[in-house]
Amino acid sequence: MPTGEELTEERRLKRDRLKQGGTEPYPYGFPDRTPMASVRQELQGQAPGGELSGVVRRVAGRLLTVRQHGKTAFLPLRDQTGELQLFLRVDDLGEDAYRQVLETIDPGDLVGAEGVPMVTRRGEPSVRATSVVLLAKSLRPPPEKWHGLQDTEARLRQRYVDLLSSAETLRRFEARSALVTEMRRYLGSQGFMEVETPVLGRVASGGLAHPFLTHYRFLEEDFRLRVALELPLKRLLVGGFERVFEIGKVFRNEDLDADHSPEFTMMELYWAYADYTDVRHLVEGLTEDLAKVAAPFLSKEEAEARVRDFTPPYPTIDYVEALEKESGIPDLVDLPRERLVALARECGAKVHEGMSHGAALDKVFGHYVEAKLDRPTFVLDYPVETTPLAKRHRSKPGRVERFELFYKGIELGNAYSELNDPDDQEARFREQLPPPSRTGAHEEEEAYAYDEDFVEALRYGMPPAGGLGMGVDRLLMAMLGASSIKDIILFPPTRAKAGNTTPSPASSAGPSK
RNA sequence: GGGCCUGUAGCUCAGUCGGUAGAGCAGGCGGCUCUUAACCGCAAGGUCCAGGGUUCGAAUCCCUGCAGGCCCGCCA
Repeated sequence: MPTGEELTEERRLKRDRLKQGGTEPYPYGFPDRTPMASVRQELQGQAPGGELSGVVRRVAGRLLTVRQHGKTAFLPLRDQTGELQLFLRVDDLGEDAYRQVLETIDPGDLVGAEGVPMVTRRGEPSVRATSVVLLAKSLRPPPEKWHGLQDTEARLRQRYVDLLSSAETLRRFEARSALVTEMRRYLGSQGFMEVETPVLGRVASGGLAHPFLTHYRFLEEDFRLRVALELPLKRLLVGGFERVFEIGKVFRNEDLDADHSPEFTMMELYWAYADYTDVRHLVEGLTEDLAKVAAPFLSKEEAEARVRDFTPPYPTIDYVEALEKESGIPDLVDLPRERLVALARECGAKVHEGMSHGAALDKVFGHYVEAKLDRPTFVLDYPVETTPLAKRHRSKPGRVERFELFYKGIELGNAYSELNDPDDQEARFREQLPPPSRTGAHEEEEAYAYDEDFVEALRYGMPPAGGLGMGVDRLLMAMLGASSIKDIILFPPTRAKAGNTTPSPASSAGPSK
C-alpha cells in the first residue's frame, strides 16, 4: 500500500494482529543483552559453518531488512556497536513461531532475539535464533536501505532518522562525545576545575556579537543570553579559584552557515599566575591529545594527517609582520582609520563608515593572512584596539599579549594575557563604545558591552592570568574533518515549516532591523 | 543581505521539444531451507513544494512565495 499513510496503516495492522494474538508489541525491556560487537568478537576465528555450541546469547537492535528464503530467513540487526544478522530456520523456531515473526515484522522495527552464535557457510557471523520478539513496532518505514536518507533538510529536521539509518552519522556524534569527554579529562589532569556560570544576564559581554533577548518574569527585566563565558570566569579568579574552565552553550543572534551556528558550544579557561605563553603550550598539549582521540574515528590516511598536523610545536607568526608581509603594505597597522576602512572595502569586506580602526584591521587581516593558515599556526600579539580584554604587551608598544590558533583557514582558539588593571579595563571598554552620534540599537549590541560589575571585581585585584576561548564545534570540525558545523551539531536550528510558526513574545523584543 | 542551484511515490532518483507520470528500494499477494542491495512472478501506489499567469493543453515556460544547499559578505 503505497502512500505514506497506507504504509503506516499496514504496520498498525500487523501490530494489532500481534496484540490480538496476546503478544505485547511494546514490551518493557530486554534484559541480559549482549552487544553485537561482543558477539562478533566471540565468533572471531570460528570457521564457516561452525557455532558456539552450548552458548546462548540475547541480542537486540533495529531490523535493517528481511531476506527470506521460504523456510529460512536472514534478519540483519543493528545496535549502537554494530550489525549482526539473525539466522532464522523453521527447524529452530517451529512453523507457527517462524510464520508469525515473518508476518508481523518490518524493516525499522526494534527486535530482540535469543540464540546460538554461529558463522554461516558463507562466513557471515550470525545468531541462529531460537526465539525472536518484537521490542517496538516502527510505524514509519525507514529510508531506502542502500542510499539512506539523502535529503539534507530531512537529515537536520529529523536527525533521529538520520541517526537510525546512518551508522556513519551515529559514529560522528559518538566521536563528538568522546572528544568533549577527553577535553574535560585533559583539563582536569592539568588542575583545572569545571564550573557553571549563568546563561542569562543583564549585559552580554566578553565578545563582539548581537545577543538574544529574553524576559525574566520574576525579576521583571529584559535579560540577554550570554555571547561568551569570559567575564564570570574571571570574577572567579578574583574570588580565589586559580584554574577554572567552562564548557557551555553561548548564543549569538547572527547568521547560520557552514561554520557558524547562532547557538554553539564554547570552552573557556582561566589560569591564575600564568600568561599567554603558558596557555599556548597548554593549547598545544590539548590539541595534540584530542587529535589522537579523534584518530580512531577517521580513515587511516586522515588519522595520520591529523596526528601529524597536531604534533607540537606549532609555528608562530607575528600579527603585524605577517600582515605587512602578506599585504605588501609597509606600516599598514599605523594607517589612519579612514584608510584602513577603505582598504577593508577593497578586500571585499562589508564595512560601515563608523567602523573602528581595530575592526577594519581585523577585516584586512582576515583577507590577507587568516585564509592562508593551513597547518596549526599561532598568530601573536594583536594591535591593542582589536582586543579590549587583553593586557598590553610587555615589550611591543601598541599591542596586546594575545594569540589566535588557526587551522585550515579557520580560527580554533583565542587567548590573552588577561587584562587585570581595572582603570585600563574601564578605559578600554569606553573606547569600544560607539560615539553617541551613531548610537543605534544595532551598533550598540555589537560593541563589547560595558560590564560595570566586572570592572568593580577587578578593583578588588585579579591575579595575573592567562585565558583561552575555543569554539568547541569548530575544533571538532577540524579534528573530525567535517565541512559543515551542522554535521557536528545534533539538532541545528532550522526555519519553521510554512504555516507552522509559533508566535513568540520575545521576537518583538529583538533588535529591529 | 547578494548570486547560483534544488524541491516529482514512504525513501533514492529519471522525466526529451509543452501533449496528460516512470524506475529501483520499501509495502501487498504468491514461490523459494545459507542470504549479503538475496532472487523469481503478479498486482497496486502521485497535492509533480505552494499560489498565480501564459497556453487548446504545464512536472516542463513566466511571476511571486516557502524550504533547503552552495558561493560571497560576517560574528567563533
